[in-house]
Amino acid sequence: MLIEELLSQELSKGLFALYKLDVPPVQLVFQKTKKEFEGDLTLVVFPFVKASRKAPEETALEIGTYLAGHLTEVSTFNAVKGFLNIVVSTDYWLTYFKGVEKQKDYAIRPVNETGDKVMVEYSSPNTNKPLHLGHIRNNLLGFSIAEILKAGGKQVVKATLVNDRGIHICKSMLAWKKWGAGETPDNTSDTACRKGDHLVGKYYVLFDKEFKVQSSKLLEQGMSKEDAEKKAPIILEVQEMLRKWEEGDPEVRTLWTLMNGWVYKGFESTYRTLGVDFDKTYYESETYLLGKKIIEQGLRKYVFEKKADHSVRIDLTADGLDEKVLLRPDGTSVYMTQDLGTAVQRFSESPDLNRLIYVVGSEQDYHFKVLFLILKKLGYKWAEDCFHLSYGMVELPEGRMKSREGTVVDADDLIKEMIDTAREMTLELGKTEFSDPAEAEELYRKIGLGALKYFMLKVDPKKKMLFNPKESIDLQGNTGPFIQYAYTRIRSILRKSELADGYLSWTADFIPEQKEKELIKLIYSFPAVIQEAGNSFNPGTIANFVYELAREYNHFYQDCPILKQESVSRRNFRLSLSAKTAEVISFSMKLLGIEVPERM
RNA sequence: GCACCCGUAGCUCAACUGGAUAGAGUGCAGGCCUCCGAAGCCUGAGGUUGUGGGUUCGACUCCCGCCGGGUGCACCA
Repeated sequence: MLIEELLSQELSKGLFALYKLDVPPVQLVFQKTKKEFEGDLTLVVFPFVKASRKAPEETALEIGTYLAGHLTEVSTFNAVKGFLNIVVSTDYWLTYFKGVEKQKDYAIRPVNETGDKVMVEYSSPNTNKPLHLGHIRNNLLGFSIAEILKAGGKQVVKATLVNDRGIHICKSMLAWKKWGAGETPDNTSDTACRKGDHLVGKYYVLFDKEFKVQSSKLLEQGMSKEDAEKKAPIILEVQEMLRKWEEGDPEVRTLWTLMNGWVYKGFESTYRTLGVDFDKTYYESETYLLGKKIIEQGLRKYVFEKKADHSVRIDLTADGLDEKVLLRPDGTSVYMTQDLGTAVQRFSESPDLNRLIYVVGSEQDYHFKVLFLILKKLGYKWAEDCFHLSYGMVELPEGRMKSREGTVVDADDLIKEMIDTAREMTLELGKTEFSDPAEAEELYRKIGLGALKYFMLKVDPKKKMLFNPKESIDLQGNTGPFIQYAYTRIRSILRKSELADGYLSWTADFIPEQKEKELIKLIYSFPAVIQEAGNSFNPGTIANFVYELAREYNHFYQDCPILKQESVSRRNFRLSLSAKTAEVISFSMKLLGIEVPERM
């Protein structure tokens, strides 16, 4: 049994015995003892001093005495002010370690086929331009959260909703039709455009340029800015194209299929290097009409209102929000309509779904607030199972990325730069022992991506983060490569030992040192860390944990001889502890989507 | 203007959800490779947690007011 549970139960009894206090064990929490005090777990006794009618320190001692008297797992304790520091017996830690050392998946909960099922929607790209830095954060977050939830025992469906239609998609199509001259990813002389998403992105930019030329010309002719932007010939043309698309015009549809195909191929390649994947891909072209039926139902229930201009709206002012349009006067649907539709679709498709997580930037906080509220008003009881995992923007030192100013950090470029940096760093450090160039490249990829992913995931998703392209991402200190390095050092030791061949036996004929105990405690806490990361939808929790583990191992490595340890039992214990640490590092990193190399 | 979010070492981030003397990394100053891998380890300086109040045994954390920054306020997605 977990030591916290043992303590809580006994404490619950103790509080009653001592002070006639009736507190259920779940309400009694112990926290980790701060480094500067002696002890493993700490109880804050302030809440009990009213009942004990004694000074905090005295109360702490009294409780400590009770716990030590009733639990052999408590070896000693001390009280500082209102804090009761409990020292857990080394026997408990060693027994725990013995119990899990050979159990590879000790930290995960097996997925229960009838248990919680959660869908994580992430990535959801537009098919008119390549992925950038912001998408990278989204992708890494979505993937990692999904993996963490899986490890926490949930059934997980990774989903993405591709924004494959609409006026913005038509823009690049029209530009290509006008000026493309048959350029394709295969025949292009522009090397960057061999990747289809970049090719399509180029035409999206061309459209925008022409649009600006035309609208400023109209502006000079004395037209208002608003009108100029509405009347530019190219805008009228693209609107016509969208109309044709919706009618199913074969020529437009063919072009659409062709160009989207290029984009998908490009995305696939980026996804592959990023290591993210999806169980289910939805296309907006197939879902954009969903939702109208729901609007009708809502009208019948008087949740929505049909206005004089024939638009359908919902008044949310009573909830502190605004009036929201759900159907235009001409009966066409809007973004919200569609999102209502897809949500309903997903829950009816899989009735066992009990969580739907949208990984979407914080710019859309309001949208999701409204969406969830409408679903609730429509009477869907699963509305409260919807969750917007809102993450902060990735900012540059100058502020937000702006395509107009050309400050958008392209995903593919960034990945390439990170791999280049890893290569340079490796060569600079003189780590050139890799004869096989393919193996070396594989290593640079692992390091470069490891640095990038760790950098983006260690930050709390809710917070915006800063990325400085000029100072490339660090490879030292609190970074991915730091953790990868700790891992490779362990692997190196294990290769030199006999552990690779199997289990080495040890008996606890020694008293573990503090550094050994710290490692066991971290290994012990890992399952709880996974749960917490899942509950708070925060991969940063895993990142912080694995960093601490690597750091703690480095301390241990620094002053505890392992292979040179003369006592065989202790040597084997240290090897086993090292092996377990490596395993936990590797698994933690996997939850972050980061690979660990065998050597670096 | 209204709504929401955010201000923590020079810089980038933590702080177990209200607990002890607010921790790491980086940068800076110094030290450690004849010893399991120095992408590592150790020491030092660096803070009135934007600011003023309030709540209480206790506040980076909760409440109110200011100051500064961001995002949203489409019949776009």
